[in-house]
Amino acid sequence: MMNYQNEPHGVFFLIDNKSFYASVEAVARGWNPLKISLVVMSEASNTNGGLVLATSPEAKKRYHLQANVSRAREVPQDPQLAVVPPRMNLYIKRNLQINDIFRRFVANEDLMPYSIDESILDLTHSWQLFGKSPRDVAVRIQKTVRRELGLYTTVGIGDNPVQAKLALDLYAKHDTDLIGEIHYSTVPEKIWPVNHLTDVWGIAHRTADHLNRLGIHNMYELAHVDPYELKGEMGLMGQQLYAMAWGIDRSQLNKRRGPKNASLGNSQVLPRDYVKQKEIETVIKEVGEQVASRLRHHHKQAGCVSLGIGFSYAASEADGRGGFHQEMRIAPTDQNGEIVAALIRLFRNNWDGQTVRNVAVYTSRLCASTGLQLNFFEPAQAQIKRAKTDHVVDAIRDRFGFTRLVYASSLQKGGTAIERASLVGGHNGGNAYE
DNA sequence: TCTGGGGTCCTAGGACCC
DNA sequence: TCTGGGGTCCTAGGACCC
Repeated sequence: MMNYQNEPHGVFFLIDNKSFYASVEAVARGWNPLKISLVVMSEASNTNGGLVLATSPEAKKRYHLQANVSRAREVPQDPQLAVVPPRMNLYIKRNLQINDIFRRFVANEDLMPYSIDESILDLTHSWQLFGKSPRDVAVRIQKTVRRELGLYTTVGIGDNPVQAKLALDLYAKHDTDLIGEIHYSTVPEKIWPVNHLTDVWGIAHRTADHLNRLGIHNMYELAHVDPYELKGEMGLMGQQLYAMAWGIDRSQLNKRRGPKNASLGNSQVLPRDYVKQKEIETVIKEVGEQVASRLRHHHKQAGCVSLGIGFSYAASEADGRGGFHQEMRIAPTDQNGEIVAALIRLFRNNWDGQTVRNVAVYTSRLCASTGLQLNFFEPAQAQIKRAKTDHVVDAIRDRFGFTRLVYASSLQKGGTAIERASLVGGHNGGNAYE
């Protein structure tokens, strides 16, 4: 038996929103998010007829639409099924409101937004203020969000973050109260019976295959391998997987601030195959300029630029690879010209005439640029306040990648910027103020 | 799954330095 | 110039998440 005595014991919640985009759209129309059949479908020109971004629980049940990301062609034509366009800006606004509610229950430093619809709350020091048990507090948070925003939230509770995450994914989503709990004392009954390794956070197809090859097919078997052998076979990943099978998580959330290697970039699937060098370079330039302007907006400079080029299917087959991805160190900069020059160099050094369908530009090794520049024409307080507000939105958008703040424009043939200017994360931004 | 988009983290080999 | 060893930096590539 594992001795958990020296493991960190706390009260952690992982809270997410049930079918977030679909629920926000349902509420905006005055419908109950759990009862209405609704899908949110992006119809950006490169989605090949439409991409389903979110499906309400009822629609999943009635039309057997399981995967969240599916294609328009899989969506039945039925007047009972509402099909609505996305409004990314509205979802960002709701996310901020939900986190504001969470801050009534935890100090700011004990709240960690994890994605557009998930947050981690460390209630170790505050839960007793709000209920007789952590579960009580979870119910109270759920009721508050439901009452004020109309949205249903799902809560995973654990003694540490990974237990909370597994409780959310494995149990809360299927529980009538939308609450799941895992504790050190319940690891054998809650984690080990998991038979599909890919149900577990952090294990996808490749890792599951790898584990299968080692004779590990479920969480019980993972928990009972020799951890040293697993480490030898899979390195750090093996250690982490073994720890997870025992519900162990030594990450100190409040002690780590920000990611180790921040990066920022944009990518897009082109609406058609691009053949001409000039046209491809026009897109690279546009995307590069978007990324550069985002850097400036965030007061960051990049010390590394990377270019990813995906070939068309035909070109991939002929070439034997799907494309290429190259990066390059540069002197830290946020200037269009320097970033685009590096990208074009990467492109010309690696491109050999292949037809292109996908362009990705990323920057990394980000470092702080200048501080806030105050102008002379406005009261300083107002400027600082605005900068702070921007910063909050930035932090959210940065973290979740829903930024498309500066709208490059181009009349060059092949350009996609104009068409994409109003998109957020490649999808319709809509209006935040419904 | 004939192309969504934005991220983070880990590994491994080569170059280079002392 | 037929195996030194330890360390850092750089880049490519893989894997996974929401």
